[in-house]
Amino acid sequence: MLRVDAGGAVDALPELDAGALPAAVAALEAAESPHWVWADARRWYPGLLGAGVRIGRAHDLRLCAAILAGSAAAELARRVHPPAPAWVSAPRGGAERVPAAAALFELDGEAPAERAPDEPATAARVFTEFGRQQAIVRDSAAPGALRLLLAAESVGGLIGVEMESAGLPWDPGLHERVLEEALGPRPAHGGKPERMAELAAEVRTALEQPGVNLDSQADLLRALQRAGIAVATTRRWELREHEHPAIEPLIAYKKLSRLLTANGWAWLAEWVQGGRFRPEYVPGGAATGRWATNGGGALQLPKQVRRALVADPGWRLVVADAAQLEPRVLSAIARDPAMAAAGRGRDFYAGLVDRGVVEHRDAAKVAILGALYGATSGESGRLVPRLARAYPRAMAHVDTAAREGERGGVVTTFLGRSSPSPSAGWRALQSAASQPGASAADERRARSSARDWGRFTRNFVVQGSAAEWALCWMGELRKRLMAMDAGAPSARADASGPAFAGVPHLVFFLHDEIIVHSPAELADEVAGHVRESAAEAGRLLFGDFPVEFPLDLAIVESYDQAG
DNA sequence: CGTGACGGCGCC
DNA sequence: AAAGGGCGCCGTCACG
Repeated sequence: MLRVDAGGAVDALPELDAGALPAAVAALEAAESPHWVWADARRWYPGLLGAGVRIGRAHDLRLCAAILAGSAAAELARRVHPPAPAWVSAPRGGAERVPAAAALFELDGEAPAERAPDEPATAARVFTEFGRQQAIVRDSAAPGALRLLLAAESVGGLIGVEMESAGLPWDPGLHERVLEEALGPRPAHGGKPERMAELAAEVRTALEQPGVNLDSQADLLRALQRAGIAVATTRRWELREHEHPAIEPLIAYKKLSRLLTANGWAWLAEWVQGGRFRPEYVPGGAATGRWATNGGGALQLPKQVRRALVADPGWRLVVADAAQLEPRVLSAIARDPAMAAAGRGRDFYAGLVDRGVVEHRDAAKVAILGALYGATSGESGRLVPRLARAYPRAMAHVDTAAREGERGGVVTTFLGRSSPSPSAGWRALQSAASQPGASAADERRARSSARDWGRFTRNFVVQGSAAEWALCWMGELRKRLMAMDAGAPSARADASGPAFAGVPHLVFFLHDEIIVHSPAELADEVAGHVRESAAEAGRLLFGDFPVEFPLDLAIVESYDQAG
């Protein structure tokens, strides 16, 4: 770990054994709130939190290297400031040389096997890489935006570790009640839950095929077709189109099967301990900058089981989501004042109806989603042209991104995260189709894959910029919540660990939604900070452009009471 | 036995 | 003619 003091001087924390580190960090944090620099929050921060030590700011070299390696705004600066050899993996099979962030961090104490004898020590290499990243930002085409992006990404790295450490308060008894109400009593080892077995029997009887295995897609599809149900897949939406006594119990069976396999008793046993659900968050895990998770399916918690997400006694959940975040972000990044005005002081979709762009709120939603995702058919495709007439700048913005993708180019978010280049296979398909004598089938395939990639880049600029807004929102909120720490009351939530006992803290983040676990008497104050942070994030990104980011916010004891 | 592709479906 | 973005995880199935 390095620390940067108020004057910008960088030095290394002396080598300390793991036991002495937290106290040393805590003392420096209290004395001077340094800007820490580390290779990877995941490597250092869990141990600090376990010892009750939180830090304010840390530059995360791993997350920032990934952004800078791809950002179009840093393309020239990257050539001027190439990675030090130790950051670059050996060429493999003629592949291009790529920054090997992971390799550096393995050297950070764990896997010295591949380290050359003359390589500098870890602290010096962290120092070198930090300097390189600063130089790239300074010499980039957008230093201000990139600086903000790297700061936001880094704070995301802190928050991800903090949320895993604190855990999401989860009541296993309530979860079991949900399971028993839906599935029946917990089956003995290996057995099917009662309700599922009953439904399966109904389906087999209705199909007159006693041997069919409903869990086998191939078997089930054949059985449906033999029974005269003309389906090409076993997807729910397609099944729903057909009239047959087997359909209703089959859909019910699939619903229960999903609950059992994804969030059933096995999930509970594996993921909930001591009243906390602790998934591993992966900030920046998606190409667009959205987060991912490893294990537990934390970003796909079905509404059905959200009853089990409950605050500790004496605590509350402050649940907030940004209403219609993506169209608002689009209006801002495209600087479309008319579109921004539709969302000011009101529900964005209602704004579209008021302005006569579409007739109903539902139509507004479908039209907007169509514009963001590149729909061209169906109701959505029919409505998009109306949107284009009302908000030409916004539509031009996403259309330009789509065209860039269709020709194999890269697009970039508001703060400077760039999309990946299409694969070699994609490019080969395009160039094959452009050769004289290419078959009609090749041309069709190439056009189709070009449009696929265009839809990706169209969505990328909006989804990625929205992810940046959300990071800024959370970062600002975290800062405010940490400042509340000083006056923390006596109410504790010890299951959250020593770093979070008694103080409000983030416990969940889902793209445009956050949950803060807070002592009940502080919940109103927390809610104020959540709202002010959203406004602050808007100003930080878009200055005085008149776009608003209203929240749906609720202070509840149980997640299912929100929204 | 493990691995990877696929269908399907949960969330935004 | 068809034309919806991003994920993770489950079970099944083919394969080595």
